[in-house]
Order: sequence, then structure tokens, then C-alpha cells
Amino acid sequence: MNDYDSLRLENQLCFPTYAVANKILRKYQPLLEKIDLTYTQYIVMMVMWERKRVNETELCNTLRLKTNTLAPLLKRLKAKGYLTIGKDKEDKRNLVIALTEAGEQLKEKAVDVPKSIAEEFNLTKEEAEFLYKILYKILDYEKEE
Amino acid sequence: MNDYDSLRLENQLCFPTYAVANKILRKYQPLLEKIDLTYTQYIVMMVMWERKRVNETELCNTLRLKTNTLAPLLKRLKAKGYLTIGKDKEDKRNLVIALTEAGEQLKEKAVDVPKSIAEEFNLTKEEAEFLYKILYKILDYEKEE
DNA sequence: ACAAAATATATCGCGTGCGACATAATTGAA
DNA sequence: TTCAATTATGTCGCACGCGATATATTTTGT
Repeated sequence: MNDYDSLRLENQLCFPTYAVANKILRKYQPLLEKIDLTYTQYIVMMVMWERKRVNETELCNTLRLKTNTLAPLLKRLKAKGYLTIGKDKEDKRNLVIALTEAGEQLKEKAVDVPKSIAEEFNLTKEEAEFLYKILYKILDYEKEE
Repeated sequence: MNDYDSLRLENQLCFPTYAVANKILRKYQPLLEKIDLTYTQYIVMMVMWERKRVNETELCNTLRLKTNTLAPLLKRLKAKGYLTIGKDKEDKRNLVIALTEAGEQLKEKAVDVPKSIAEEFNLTKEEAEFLYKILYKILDYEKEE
């Protein structure tokens, strides 16, 4: 293996990860279109359905996204009526995002959305579990760095 | 497991895949900045370093991207002097992308870029190999659908 | 008490990534 | 042969995703 071999797509892990992520997003897109959400909006709503009320920092940490990605996105979800955005009374620097009634109701329509990636791409139970474990190992590694 | 459980982030494979892809891109970004390429431009150049000369359809298939993503990107790489864009004499519908001398030289500077994702995120050899296998299984599954 | 440091969020600019649609070149069927 | 289907690419609009930078609020050190 010479110096240039690591410059080949086929010798890298990052390219297939990137390409798989794109492929999965494309799979989701037509399903999410039916409830008028993008994928990123959808994962924000998933957090909201679980927690009802979070501040933006929490949301950024959970989704591993930056505020400059989430801020405009939250505004769009607010415009759609699914959540409210307000300031924390205790600490006015904090934004508090809260689920609305309409947001709660959207959950009913979203039940049909989750695709089993394992089934969709014909993975065995073992492959799916292993993949899950490795992905979270990567996500959790040196989170603080 | 009720109907709503699959709506939880932690029960999905797609979210960690998406988040890992983002995390990897963030890792690459500072390294690529030194040679003034984005990640997508970088993987295009990787294909060019291997093949020297490809048409756009080939490039789209290899990178699993659409022409509307690649077209403007190729223009930027052309503007940087790393490749030329011309029409195929045989079939004028085809675009032929070719590596320039400057593009070839960029390869020298890019040798330092590839990061071992395995090392970077502390994966064992087995984990890295397994991850690689599963990712390509997903990528290759029903490519034609 | 008060200015400096820390924390949380917002704004700007740029480059993707893609669906929808348009255009150009080639192929193919009657 | 001729025009409708096919194929390859281009353009438009929108929503990310993030680095850099700015602003507002709170905390901290003296």
C-alpha cells in the first residue's frame, strides 16, 4: 500500500458513510413529504414528541447540530404551528421550545413514517445491531473534544 | 413496543448514520481547508486522481450524487484549474471531465488529508471492517430500483 | 458594584443535495 | 425519414449545515 492508496474512495470509511446517509435521506423524503416535513424537521419533532419542552442547547446536543442550523429550522416549524419559541424566565439567554397541540397531533400522522432501515436494505438482525453499536461508539467518542 | 416507540430517535438506525456522517465531515473540514476543497469537491478529485478522465454520468454513479449537485461543483473545480469540462465528440450529450496538470499536482498536497476514521474514533480493526461491509451492502442494495 | 469572561442564541455567507422542470442530442419505430 | 421517446445535462428554488462573527444575558473576580 503506497502513500496514494489511502486517497482511493474504496479504501475509506468516510465515503460510504456519507453516501449511505444521503441514500437514507432520499428514502425518507417521499414519506416525509406527505406530512410536509424535511428529515431534519422530522428528527426535531421526534425529540419534541418525547420531551414536549426543551431548550435549544439541549436540542443541539441531542441532534448533534449547531444553532445556526436549528435556529431557522425552528422558525419554520413555529410557522407551521407545531411548536412555540420563547425565552426562559429564569435565564433570558435560554430559548425554550415547546410542543403545541398541532405538533402533538402531527405525531399520529407520523406513525407511518419510520422505515426500518434494516428491512429496507435487507440487513440481518445481527448486522443492524452491530451497525447501531458502532455508530453510537463513533458518536459518543470524544464528544467533548 | 407500542406504535410510537419506533418514533424515538434511539430506536432508529437512520439518525446515528446521519449524525455520524455529519461528524465525519466536521472532522475533515479543517484538513481540507488547507487545500481549499470542500468534502464533496475532495471526493470528486479522488475519482479524478484515479481515472483522469470520466463523463458526468459515471461520476454521478460513483459518488451516488445527482447531476444538479455535481454540475455547479464541477464548475468550481474548473474555475480552480483542477479539471476541464468538455463535450464528448462521439455523443455530444455526454460531458467529459478531465484532470489537469494542476489537478494532478494537488494530489501531492492531498496525501496528508485522509484520516483513518477507525483510528480517529477508536474502532477496532474488526469493527472497521464490519462497518465497511455493512455500509457497502446498504449502498449496493437495489441500486437499480 | 462593575467590568471582564463566559454562555446562549442570532445573523451572514457559502456550498451542498435534491425535486421539479427545461433543453439539447440521439435513438428508434412506423 | 421523421417525429416521438429516450438519454444526458442544465437551471431554479428551497432547506440544510457550518464557520465566522455579532449580540444579549449572566456569572465571576476583585
